[in-house]
Amino acid sequence: MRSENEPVGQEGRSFIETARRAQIVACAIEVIAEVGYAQASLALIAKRAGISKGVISYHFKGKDELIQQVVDEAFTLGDAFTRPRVEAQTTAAAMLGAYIESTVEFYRTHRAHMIALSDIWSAFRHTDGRPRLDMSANEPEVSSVEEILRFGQLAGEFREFSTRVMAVTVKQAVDGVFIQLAAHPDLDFDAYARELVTTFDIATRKER
Amino acid sequence: MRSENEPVGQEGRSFIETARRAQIVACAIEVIAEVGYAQASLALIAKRAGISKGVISYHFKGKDELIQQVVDEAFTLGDAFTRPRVEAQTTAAAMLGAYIESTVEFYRTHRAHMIALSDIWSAFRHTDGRPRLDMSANEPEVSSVEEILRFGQLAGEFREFSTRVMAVTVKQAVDGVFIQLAAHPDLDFDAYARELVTTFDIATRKER
DNA sequence: CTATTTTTTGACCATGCGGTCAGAAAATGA
DNA sequence: TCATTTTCTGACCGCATGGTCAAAAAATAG
Repeated sequence: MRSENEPVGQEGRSFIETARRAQIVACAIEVIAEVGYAQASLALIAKRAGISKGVISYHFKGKDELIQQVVDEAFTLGDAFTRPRVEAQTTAAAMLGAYIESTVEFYRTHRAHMIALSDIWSAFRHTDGRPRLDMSANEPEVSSVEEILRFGQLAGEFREFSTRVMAVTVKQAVDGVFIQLAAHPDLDFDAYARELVTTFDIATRKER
Repeated sequence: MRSENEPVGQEGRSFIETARRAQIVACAIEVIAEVGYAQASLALIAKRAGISKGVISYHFKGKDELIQQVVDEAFTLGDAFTRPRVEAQTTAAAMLGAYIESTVEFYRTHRAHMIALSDIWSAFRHTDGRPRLDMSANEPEVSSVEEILRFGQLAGEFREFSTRVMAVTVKQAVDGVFIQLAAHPDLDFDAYARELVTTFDIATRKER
């Protein structure tokens, strides 16, 4: 039996183990996105994968580890997508714009991941009821936005404002795409992103 | 047995029934806010109220009706608080500011309600897994913001932008208070609200 | 081919859930 | 006071869940 988070000892994971874990995580994302975390039982995920329920327990310590993998994958993919696009910019305004546009773009191309993530966010709890994912899980992303904002103020590009409040607001604005997405599946992501970029450009810049 | 949503026939609800329903709803809000919707069993809610579990089934058709009552109360209270404050304003800018400030103020004074509501929002599902509260439940509030924005554009106060995107962004910005709230329980709501008011004033106004 | 290890199966378990119900207790009314 | 209705209790039910396990099957190695 494997099922450790880190492959122990010399050997890594077997080929089968790696493939199964990836398959199970992928199926978990699909199922959670479709029926919600609360309804996404191990039995249902196993059925989707065409395997027996016990296989999940064999490859993962428990449901918790599986869900954590789903979360990790979403964050890792998202960061890998947006970070280089932001870092390619030179001005703070361009960085902020790139952050907004690339994040929205990521949401568009990874709907299932993000729907699953947002559902897990509020439903994934410790046994005593405390949330497993709270504000601190969001912190890195908010902080990276805040960094851009501070840089902009220092460089004289941006006016004075609370970088904290503005960072949270930007993050929330980008997340707001979902609200529209649920109601209008054919939402024009590009147009939406452009509106946001313009709005926050105006809201942050110094010029009068 | 009562347990209809509307009191049927001539008679309304008895004194006891009214009091019990209110008590149970209040306890449900507390428990959900503390341990989350998923952990908030009827048994736990009953225990909090100091009554037997069967009493809840006696006064409510089922858990669904109870949760719906919680949701209704939160919306009703919120609307009753913000609406008059917005309608007291004359300019669109003032209305938008009043909306932001009064909503944040409501959140501050009704933390348990709002925490419970946001948790229910994502966990409250039909038996087949479809969300019971989707974007459409938020629509009235977003629409009322959109109305303010359209009025501002018509009156020449506001620049051109998608009223839809801006309305959703404002709503999300206000909701963002929670993210801070979880990490900083001693958050300065007033300062936060003032930052938002300034930001969206700049983001929407026409003057150059 | 045979022996050993890895992987999978499907039945099984304990737990906690929402909901039900017969009967006790309390309130009400004549 | 006594009869009737309302309200409440606590045991109980069926069900779905996450998790376990002995044994079968498949892969791997000698």
